[in-house]
Amino acid sequence: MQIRFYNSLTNQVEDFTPITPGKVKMYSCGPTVYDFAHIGNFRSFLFGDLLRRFLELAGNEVHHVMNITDVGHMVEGEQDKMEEAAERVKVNKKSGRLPEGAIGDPNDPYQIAKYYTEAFLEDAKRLGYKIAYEYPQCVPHATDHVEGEAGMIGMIQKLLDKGHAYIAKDGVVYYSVESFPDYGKLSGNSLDKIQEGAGDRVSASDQAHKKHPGDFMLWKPDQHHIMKWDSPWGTGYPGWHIECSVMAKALLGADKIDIHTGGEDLKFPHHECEIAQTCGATGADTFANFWIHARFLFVEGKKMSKSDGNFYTARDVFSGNVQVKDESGSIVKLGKPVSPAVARFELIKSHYRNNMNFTVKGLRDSAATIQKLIEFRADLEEKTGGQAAEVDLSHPVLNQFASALADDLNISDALSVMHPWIRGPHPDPHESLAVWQKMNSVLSIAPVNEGTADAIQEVASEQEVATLEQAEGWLTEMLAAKADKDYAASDVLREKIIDAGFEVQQSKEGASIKKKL
RNA sequence: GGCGUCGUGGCCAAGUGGCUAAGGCAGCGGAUUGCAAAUCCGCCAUCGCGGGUUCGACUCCCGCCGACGCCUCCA
Repeated sequence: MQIRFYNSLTNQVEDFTPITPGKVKMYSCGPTVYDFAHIGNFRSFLFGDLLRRFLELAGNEVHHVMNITDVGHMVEGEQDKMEEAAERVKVNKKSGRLPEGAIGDPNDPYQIAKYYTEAFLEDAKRLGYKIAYEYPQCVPHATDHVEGEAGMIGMIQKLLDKGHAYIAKDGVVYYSVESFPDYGKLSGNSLDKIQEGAGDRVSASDQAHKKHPGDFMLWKPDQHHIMKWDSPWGTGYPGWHIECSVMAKALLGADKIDIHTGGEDLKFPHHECEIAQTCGATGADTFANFWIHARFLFVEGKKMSKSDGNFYTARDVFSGNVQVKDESGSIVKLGKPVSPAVARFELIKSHYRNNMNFTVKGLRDSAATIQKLIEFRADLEEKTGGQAAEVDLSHPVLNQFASALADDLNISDALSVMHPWIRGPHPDPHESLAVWQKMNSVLSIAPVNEGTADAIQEVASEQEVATLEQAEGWLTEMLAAKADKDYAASDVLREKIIDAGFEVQQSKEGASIKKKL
């Protein structure tokens, strides 16, 4: 099975072959931990997860690394992100939006970062993001990689030694883009085409001391910054791009890696700068062979933004705090909790190179699909006692499924193999269970995280258990009423069960209730 | 202005130079049901617009229209 991916470096679909056969080294740009991660972040992260899980299904050993950005890099207005976060945290604590005692001292950036890192990992685990289970060994913190020869300071020194960086009059260490002929190769922005300040985000004072407007900061001496480290260029903090170059090299143990992923917005400048830094420092001709970018997520057809009221964190979705305008234009809240499996499926079910549209309707569709899959799986489990046969990719259905994914991660095509197969027939449930487990090792939706050592269990709360018991009681009463042909009473009871969030399923084999997702 | 991605049924979304244009959701018809739900069976598109290449294009080329992203905080 030839694997092919769209490579942003060449803007075409190319055959993928790992540098070392059977072993894939991949790096994903991870979250900043000054706030809860939103579903757009997770769309990008879960794309990386899908990629990784597919490569594993295809027989590769995947070494996946993703960073946690916890350095409070500068933002406009001379305020750093940790300072900004500190103020937000204080407000949220006051208003009760953050749990009591969540962050003891909001003025301590390490406490803020720790809190949001834990929140991120928790969300990521619930969404079946495999790498979250590999914390901390594959999920490094930027703040742990500032110092030392193998750290950011070491790489900056190397760049200075090799003439790729210079110290400007204001003491800031800049990367000289003119020293790196390939700068612009990834984004297609050649130096003469980069319109200075076209994005309107560059302040004149920052530009004053650069040799070229495209030069970017590697180290900024600044005593006032909250997070600061001593360096040969003064106490201060590192530039944004350097952390990924350093951590990829340090944790993956190679100058050249197979795959680097991130959101499409990171292509320029972030990834362009990473390439310049890594290749400049190591002398290697490439950093990653494949650069793969996920497109943005939209919510109800629009770019997610706080002011449009369509900005959701993962936890907003889990709790059902998601709203939509109905036909008359009034706002309707979804209001009911969304299972992590449903959220995951919603976020992975469309191709990574398309803008995916996150909608309440989509969420409902996904819930129906997950419900079906859970029942399908439960049925196989029951028939087999959980004993799966041995299957590999030569199995025709699995082969089609994997081949679809091998074609630039064509998830839609893979799902179009899955759906009719689920519908049956399944003469050998042991074999079907095995096939499903393989499929689910990639999809990770029923259940979430099948195949990982410590798959997270969605534990039902006491209240949920109580509700279930009550509903089961109603079901018994309902069946009794039906037996007495008291249909009015039976219908009332059925309504009660449905209102409690269950589905009543009746067939020749009997009646049962299922929690409705 | 520069660099890219994209435009397929009510919605989501694959795909191919020519065989019946996947799959899912919704809808419709039927089976089942006390009535429903779930389930099962069946039905449901000529591919943004205009040219060109070709025996033949939705698929290749050109133009146009439209959507979206990036161009130094952003997944």
